[in-house]
Order: sequence, then structure tokens, then C-alpha cells
Amino acid sequence: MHGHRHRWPGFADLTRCCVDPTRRAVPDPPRATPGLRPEPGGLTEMTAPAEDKTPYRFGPTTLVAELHEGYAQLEDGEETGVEVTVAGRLMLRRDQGKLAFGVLADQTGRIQLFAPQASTPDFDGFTSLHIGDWLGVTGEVIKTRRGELSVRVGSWVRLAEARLPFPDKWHGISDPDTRFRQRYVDLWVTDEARRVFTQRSRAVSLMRRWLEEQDFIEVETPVFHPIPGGAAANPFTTHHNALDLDLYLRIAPELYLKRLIVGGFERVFEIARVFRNEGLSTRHNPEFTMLELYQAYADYGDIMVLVEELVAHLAQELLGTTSVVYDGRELDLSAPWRRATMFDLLEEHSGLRVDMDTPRSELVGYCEERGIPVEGHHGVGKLILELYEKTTEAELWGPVFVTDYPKEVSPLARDHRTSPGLVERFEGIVAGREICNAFSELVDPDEQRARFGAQEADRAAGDDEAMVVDEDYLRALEYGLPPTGGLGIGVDRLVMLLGGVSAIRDVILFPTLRPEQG
RNA sequence: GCGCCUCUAGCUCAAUUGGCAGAGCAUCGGACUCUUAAUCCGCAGGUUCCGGGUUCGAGUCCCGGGGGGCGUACCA
Repeated sequence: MHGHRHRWPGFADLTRCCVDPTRRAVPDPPRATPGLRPEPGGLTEMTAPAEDKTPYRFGPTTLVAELHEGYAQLEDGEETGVEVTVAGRLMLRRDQGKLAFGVLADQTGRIQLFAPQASTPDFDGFTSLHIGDWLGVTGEVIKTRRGELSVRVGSWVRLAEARLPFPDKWHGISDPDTRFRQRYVDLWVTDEARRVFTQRSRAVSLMRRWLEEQDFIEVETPVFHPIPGGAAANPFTTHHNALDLDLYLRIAPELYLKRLIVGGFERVFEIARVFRNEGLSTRHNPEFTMLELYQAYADYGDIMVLVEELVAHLAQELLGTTSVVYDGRELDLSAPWRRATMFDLLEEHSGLRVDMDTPRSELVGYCEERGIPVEGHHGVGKLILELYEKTTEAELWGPVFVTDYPKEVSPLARDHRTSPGLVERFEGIVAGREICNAFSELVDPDEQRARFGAQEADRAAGDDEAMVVDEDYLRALEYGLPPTGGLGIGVDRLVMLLGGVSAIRDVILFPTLRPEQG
């Protein structure tokens, strides 16, 4: 994840934009009583255990980023007369006899503490603070003679002790495993980690706001599914004792969201944690986040426009540009994206011209030539998809919408209005990776029942990821699903793309790991 | 699942053909009033991932196990 560090704004630059402007305290006049002590009249002193001297609350007036914004123009050695209160962790300390320097980090950045013995209360205590201790400091904003913006310590209080030593101040943590297990430390010592997760939070927030502006409403559907559906994947199982009921953790929210379209919520979305019982890799975590949305009266063409606009919007807001560099290669996310059929793209990249009338035996031959395993229940559609995925998908730098998938591999998508055997489905491919999957939704209950039936047959033939019939979903369709466009976006992978990182574990705060010590 | 690599002090890393397990940072003690990974002096810090084996002697070689990484497979 360190490959493109130079491209990204620094710690303070990046986080600056998350600062709530209503919290500004600089360069406003100082607060009447900057609170180094608990508010008077509280129960603090009565209830505090004798051995715990740390306060119960603290009132910083200023974020570090605001100091850097507000006082960038100070001359070396200039004093402002402005008193501020900041809080954070002590990340470095440099003692120099009767003068000590510290570096305090809060959520928004780092600021130097300037502590002369003559004016610092309990100077010995200050110089015996540990790296990692939480600290509250009130003092004047100054710039040192050597030009470092600082808070001259007028008073200070330790807010929490770091009993465990922090990692090497220069090298940080290098063992990825330790970084994931002790993310609470990683976030302090790896600027890149904090940058990425801050960015993730903003991306999700922007996504939500943008969808709401398009009149989508956010909903929450069950995580416990009596029948796992909406995707082809192995579910996790669990059990409810009182009902004596086996349940599955959802592999997709799709079928519930479409029930809501039936219910008359015409534009819905869910930012859904989903769970798939599969292997782990650089691009797979067993629990991950999908944005799914459904829009009544829309088809997959409308959804393509929505995706390219949404992604371009996120890039523009997050990075200030739709032109990003990923894996060292240029990537232009601005709309419109190229649209091409799976068949055309397959031909471009493999030279194979096939269609739904190509004999199965011929396709089996192409697969075998390329070492792609073929199973007995694979039909023409599945074989074409395999050929495309193995020869073409990773080569697509994109962004490109790959359209018109075989019906056989798309049991929830609506028949193509002009091409028999195909459905109106597309995937968005960016940097060789699928970031979304969408279709004109299948609305016909009889056709849906037939598709489920084909899935059952696949299951019987040994495909344990094939879908299971969901009678209630069919009943919902019988009440009438209007024309609907649906979309699923892998939020984690999108954040990877926008953040320029290549491992999904770098965008998931606490990725799934084997428990420590085994 | 398979293949390759890796695991040494709290952190980052050394240790010659198999020959007394070391340094920097952090911690602890001391010096220092403008440092920027401050600097300088000193103390302490170890089940070398675990268990076997070979050897006079194993961090090092062999076998087994465990953790992790990468690749591959799986993955709509």
C-alpha cells in the first residue's frame, strides 16, 4: 500500500477537509475558561477511584489542523497571545535540559509542544511522559525561532497512560499481521492507514448523500436469511435457539430490496455488510460491504449512467480529479465509460468469435486449450463466461461496462430485449477488476421460477453455490415488480481504487484473521 | 487447498563455514534552554514461534507443528 504515497496529500492536508467548520475555534478569541479540569459541579472527584487520576472529561478548543490553517503565516519566533487547548497523543518527545519539545497528534494532524522548564507546570512530570500517552495541553500559539508552529505549554494534564510501549517512532510497524490485529496502534503510527480509512469514511458519506439527492431512500434489510439468495456464494450458517431455526448470514440483500420495490419504495439503497464463506485473498474478505440499489422504471442503461456519474462524482470530491493513477497506470474515471458486449471484448482479447449458437463442444475445446476446467453441468453460457473471465477481464483497464451476459449465468436478470439467450446485465470493470454488477431486473414470476429451477438442477449436479428457490420472493413478483434497474457495487474495492491501495485488508479496519496464538 | 518465502528484545533489524545472541529506537538513570528520528554517557531488556532430531556445540542444519506474507486455486 506504500506504492503511490507520493501522489497523495499528507496527513494534515487530507484530513483538513473533514474538519467540521462549526468546530472552528481559531482564530476566534480564546474561550473564557479553557477546560483543563473537569467541569465544576460534576461528580468527578466523588466517584474517581483514588488510583485513577485521569479526568473524566476534557474540553479541547481547537483541532490541530485548524492551528496549521490559522497560523501558517506566523514569522519565526512570533508569539500570538492566543491561548488554545488541544488534546491528543504524545508521539515524540525531545528533552533538552531546561527546555522540552513534544509532538502531539490528534485526529487531524501533529503539532509541536514547546515546554520551557521556567513556565511549564510540573516540568519533571512532563519530561517523564511516555510516548503514546494521551495529553491535554493549554497554551499560547507560537512559532519557534527555528520556524516550527507550536503550542507553548501553559498547563497540561495526562488524559491516559500508554502502559504498552509504542512501536519504533521512525519505522512503525512493518508486520502486516500486527498492523491488522492492533489497528488501534497502526492508526497512530501509519499515516497511510489513517489516510485510507478517513477516505473510506468520506467516500461512503458522499455516496449516501449523492443517492439521497437522487431521491433514493436508505433501508435496512435482514442479515439473517432463512434462504440465502441474491448471489452465487457459500453462506455462513447460524442458529436461532428460541425458534429452533437455522439461518444464513446474507450473501446479498438483493431479493429483499426488490421486495421493497414491489412494496412501492421506488428508489431504495442499502449499504450492506454481506458474508461469503470463501477463501481470503488480496481482494477477498469473508465479510465485506456492498452498495445495492434498485430504481423502479429504470433499465440497465439508466444504471450505467448512474454508475459512471456516481464514481466520477466520488473521485472528483475525494481526490479533486477523475484522473487517477492506479498500479502506476493512468485511469480516467470521467463519464461516459466505454460500453462493449462480453462477446466483442472476448474477441478483442482472445481472438475468439463466439455466440450463443456456438456448439458446446467447440467451446469446451477452447477452454481446454487454455487450461480452463470444464464441468459437466456447464452449458454454453457458462463456458463463454469462463472464457471471458480467464482471458479478458483482467486485461480490461477500463473503465468499461461489459454488457449482455448469458442467461444461464444470470438467474435474476431480465431477458435481453433483442438478443435471445442473453440478459440485460453489465459489469463495470476498472483496472482489471469488477467493481459493480447490474441488470434490468427479471420481473416475470414464471420466468423467475424457471430460472430458479435451472439453479436447482445445477445444485443437484454438484454446484453448491447455485441458488435456492425462494417462494416468498416469487410471491412478491406475483404481486407485480415494475420495470426495475438494480446495481451492486463492492464498496471495499471501490475504496481501494479511489485510495490507490491494492489489498482489501488495507481498506477494512479489522479484517478477518485467525485468532492469535492458535 | 497447493507452491514459494518468512518468524531473533516492546518496535525496526544484525549475527562469517555450525562457535559466548548484538545494534538503533522505546523504557529506566544522568548531561544539555530552539529541538525536528535531537545529541551525548550509562543501566536493563531474550523460551531466537513451538516440539523433536543431528552435533562437542544449533538463531543457523534436518523432521514435524503453528503464525504471517506472496503467488495460484476458489470467488457472478
